[in-house]
This record gives sequence, structure tokens and C-alpha cells, in this order.
Amino acid sequence: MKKDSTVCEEFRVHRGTVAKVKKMLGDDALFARLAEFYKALGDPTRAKILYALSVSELCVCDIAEIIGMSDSVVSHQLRILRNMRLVKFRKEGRSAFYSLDDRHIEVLLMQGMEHAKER
Amino acid sequence: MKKDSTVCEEFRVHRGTVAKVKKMLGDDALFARLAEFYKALGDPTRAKILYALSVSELCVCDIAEIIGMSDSVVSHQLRILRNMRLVKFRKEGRSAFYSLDDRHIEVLLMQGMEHAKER
DNA sequence: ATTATAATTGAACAAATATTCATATATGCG
DNA sequence: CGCATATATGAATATTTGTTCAATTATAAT
Repeated sequence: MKKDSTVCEEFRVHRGTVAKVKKMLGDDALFARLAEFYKALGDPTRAKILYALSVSELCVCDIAEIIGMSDSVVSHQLRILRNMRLVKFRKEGRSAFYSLDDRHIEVLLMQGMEHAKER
Repeated sequence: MKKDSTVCEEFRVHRGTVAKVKKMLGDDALFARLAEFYKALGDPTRAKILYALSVSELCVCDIAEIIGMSDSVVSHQLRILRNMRLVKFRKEGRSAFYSLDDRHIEVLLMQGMEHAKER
């Protein structure tokens, strides 16, 4: 029985496996979206905003006070989170109340938190 | 009964809630780690590497072939993933075989993928 | 030993990004 | 109306980050 070769000169993982994985990675746009999604969570300011929103719906200036940053910073980051559909908002008078777009986000946040707490 | 005030001039969310959330956000280092963790997933190249590794243990040059990037790029990114304890590796001769650090990572990857596929 | 291969590393460069500051829009109130 | 407040936005800047290229280490084979 002939051994499978790989892209390397020496024998490694079965060539069939390599081909299979390669096919799954074909959709570049999908991985771009996947990365964008995680990137949205990958900033301390945004992570804090999301965590705060997992506790309660909040207006912009309350978020700013809670995380200790300027209204401007918060507004900029909320735009990013909005574009990624991680948060939604409703307007009430002069205020804008933000909340997580769905429960799904919260689960993901908590899982990351578990990992972060481990060390 | 007196209404709770908030940091804003107008009345918003209960002050008690704001205080509670604020306390949870006190640990800056924790959120820095949380963000770092997500950031590690937040790059298309790294996302592809992790996805490939969710299928099979792979050596550096196989990963490079699979994701269509240079060995150098892959090695650089693997270092980041190693530092974040997302992947582990074993040496065998000249090769280094990488794999996901734990199943936990895989679950998280798949969840992000669900989200990415939705749009 | 010499040569070749796998992986790692460091410096340099280009691109992306977060924050600041100033300004703009919009709403509510006197 | 005219003024204050909440939020949003644009431009500028400083920092971070991904990739490239060249060089290095380490292992194996002849």
C-alpha cells in the first residue's frame, strides 16, 4: 500500500486530508466575514461596551461613563458594532439606547470571558 | 419615590444598574485579555489556520499550502496563536505538527462561522 | 562534512485602526 | 426663537499590525 504524500518533500499528513481541508477554505469571503466578526470583539473598548450591554440596555453617555471613555469614542465604536450587527438601538428623544443584537452574542462573549479568566 | 439619576443630565437607566455594570468592568487587564483572545481569531489568515487545524493536525508547510500563503507568514501567525494558547505543537524531525490547544476553541470557531454564514 | 529541507526570526514597509479634537445635526425646553 | 444637551461624524495623528524578504537555526540524508 502506497503512502500518501503531501506538499512537503517528506511524508506528512495524508494528501487526501490536505485536499479536503483546502476545499473547505476555498471561500475567502466567508473567512473575511468570520475574521471581521471576531475583530469586532477584539478591542478592549468594544469588548467592554458589549459586556456592559449584556447587563442592560444603555444610552451612549451612560456607556461612556461606565467604561470611562469619551462620548465620541463610544459613538465611533458603536458604529462599528452596528455595522457588524452586534448591537441595535432605538431612539428616544435625544437619547439612543443600545442593546445587544441577539442573545447569541452574549453567549459568545461569556465563552471568551471564560477563556480569558483561565490565566 | 425618587427617580434614580444617571451620569447624563436627564434620567436614564437606574443609577444602581450603572454602578453594578461599572464594577464588573473594573478589571482592565481581564478585558485586555478578552480582547486579545478575540483579536487572535480576528484575522482571515489566522482564522483559516485554526479552521484547517480543526480538521486535522498539520505541519507548517502543509498549512502554508492549504491556505495559500508563505511558510514565513504561517510561522509568524502560528507564533501569535501559540502565545494566545490557541494552538499547541509537537516536533518530529524537521517538522512541527500543530493542532488546536483544546476542543473549546473549535466550538468557538464554529459558532463564529454560523454567524458569518448568516449574511 | 556538505547539502538540502523545515521552521523560525528580525527588520522594514504598507495598510489598518483607535483615539482626539473640532464640528455638525437633532431634539427638547424656556 | 435661542440655548443646552445627546449623539454622530470627519479629519488628523499615533499606534498597531500583517506581510515580505533575507538570514538563521536545526534536523536529516548522502
